[in-house]
Amino acid sequence: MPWKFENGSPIYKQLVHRIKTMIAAGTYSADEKMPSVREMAVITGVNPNTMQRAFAELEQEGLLYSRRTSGRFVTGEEKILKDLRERLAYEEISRLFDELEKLGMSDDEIRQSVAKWREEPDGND
Amino acid sequence: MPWKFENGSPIYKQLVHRIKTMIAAGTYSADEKMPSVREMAVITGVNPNTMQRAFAELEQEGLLYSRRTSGRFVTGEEKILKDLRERLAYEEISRLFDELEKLGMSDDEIRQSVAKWREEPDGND
Amino acid sequence: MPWKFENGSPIYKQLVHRIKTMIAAGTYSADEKMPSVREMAVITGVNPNTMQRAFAELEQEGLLYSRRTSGRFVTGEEKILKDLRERLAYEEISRLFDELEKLGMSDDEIRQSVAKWREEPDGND
Amino acid sequence: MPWKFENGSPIYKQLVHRIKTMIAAGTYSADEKMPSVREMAVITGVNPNTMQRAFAELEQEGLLYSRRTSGRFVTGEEKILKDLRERLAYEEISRLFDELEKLGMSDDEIRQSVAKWREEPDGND
DNA sequence: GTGGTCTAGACCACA
DNA sequence: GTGGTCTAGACCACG
Repeated sequence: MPWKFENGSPIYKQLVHRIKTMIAAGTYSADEKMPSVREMAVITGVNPNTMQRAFAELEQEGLLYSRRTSGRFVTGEEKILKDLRERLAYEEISRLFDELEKLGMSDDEIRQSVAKWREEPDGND
Repeated sequence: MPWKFENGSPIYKQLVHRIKTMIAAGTYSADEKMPSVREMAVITGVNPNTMQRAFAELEQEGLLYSRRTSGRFVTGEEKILKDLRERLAYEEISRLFDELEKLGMSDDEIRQSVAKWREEPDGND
Repeated sequence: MPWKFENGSPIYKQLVHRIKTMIAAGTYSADEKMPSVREMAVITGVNPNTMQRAFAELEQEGLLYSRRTSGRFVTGEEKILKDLRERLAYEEISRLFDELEKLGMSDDEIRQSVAKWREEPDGND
Repeated sequence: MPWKFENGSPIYKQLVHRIKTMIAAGTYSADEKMPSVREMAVITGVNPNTMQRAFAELEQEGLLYSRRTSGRFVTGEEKILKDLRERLAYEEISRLFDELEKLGMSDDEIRQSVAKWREEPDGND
C-alpha cells in the first residue's frame, strides 16, 4: 500500500514532513534503525532517489544520522526528539491562530471554536 | 511595500489564498470594486500576469465577478461570503486536529493546548 | 573546456567549493545573475542535475537566491560576501597550522616556512 | 577514547592520513613496532577490516614493513621519514597558496596573513 | 547490502 | 527559457 501524495508540493517534501511526524510521534524512536532507502522507497512507492533526498534532508536537520554501511538511524539525542514534537505542535497551533486572526477572529473566538470541535458527549461517529 | 512570498509554492496560489482571506475577513466586502489587475500587481509587487491568474481563479471560484468595462467586484451573494469564512476556519481547525493527532495527541490534549495558547496577555510567556 | 574534477570527493561538492571561491573572489558579484543551470552544466561538462544540486547547496548556504523564472543570483548582502572571503581564507590558514602542528612544527617554524615560500628576489620561474 | 572521523571521506583514508602524520611527526619512529591491526582497531574504534586496509596502504607506500610473525614496523630508512615530513608540509603550504590565490590574494598578502596568525599569544584574538 | 553519486532524459509550473 | 522535480538505471566505495 504505497503512500498517497498531494500534487502541489514536491513528493520529497511531503516525505520529509510525514517521516518527521512519525519520528516525533515515536513511531521510530531514538537510535532505532530506519528502513533502508530502498526498503522505504518500496514501501512508499516512490523512486529510491526521491527517498534518498528526503532522508538526506532529515539528516541535515539532525533528526537522522547515517552509518556508512549499516544504515540510517534516528538521532540519539532525546532532547532533539522532544523538542521536535513540541516544535511541530507549536507550529501548527501558531499557524491556526495566524490564519484565523487574518479571518478576523479574536483569540477567544478561536479557542471557543476549537473547544467545541468534535465535542460529542454521546460519542457516536 | 510589496507583499512577501514564500518560495515553495507558486506566487499566484499564495495570492489567491491571501486575497481570499481578505475577502472572507471583510477587507473587501460584497459588491465592492476590487483594485484593477495592474494596480494590484503594483501594490503587491508581482507580475501582472501572475495577478491576472490569481484573479481569474478567484473569479472561477465565484468570489469575484467582472463587469466588462468597469472592473472586478466582490460577489454580492452574502451567503457565499459567510460560507467562505466558515469553510476557511473549518479547514484550518480540521488541519490542526489532523496534524496533532498524527503526533499522538488526543483531542482533549489538543483542546487544552489551544486553550492555554496566549491565555495570559500579561502573564507567563 | 570542461572543468577537471578529482575523484575522491563528489563532483557536486567540488562544484560548490569552486563556485563559492569564485564568488568570494568577486568573479561573480553581488546581485549579479549566474549562468543558468543548463549553461553552467554545459560549461563545466557535468550533468544538469549535478549542477542543480551544487546550486541548491549554495543557495541553502545563503550565497545565492533564485527567482522562479528569471534565474539565479548572487546574494545582495555584501556582508555575507565579505565574510565569505574572510572565512574561506581563515579556514585555509587554520587548516595549515593544524596540519603542520601535527607534524611537530612550532608556529614560528610554520610562519618561517611560509615566509620563504616562492620568495624569489630575482623572479625567474 | 575512539578517534573522531568526518563523514565525507572514507574512514580508511582518514586513518592513513593520521597515522602517516604521526609517523612523520615521530610519534612512531624508525623501526618501531606498530600496534597490531586488532589493537589499533580497538584503540581507534574502527572495524579491523578498515584498519587492515589503512595499514596495507601505508605498507604499500613504503612507510611500514611487516615481518611474518612479529608484526608491523615503521620503515627504518630515515630518509623516507624525513622526506615524508617535508613532503606533507610542502603539500599543505602549496595548497594554502593555491586556494588563497584563487581568492584573489597576492603571495605577499598571503605571507602577511600567515605572519600575523596567532602572533600575540597574550594579545588580541 | 548499505548509503551515495551520477547520468540521461523527461516533464512541469511559472513569469 | 527558467528553476525544479521525478524516474530509471547504473555504478561505486564501504565495512
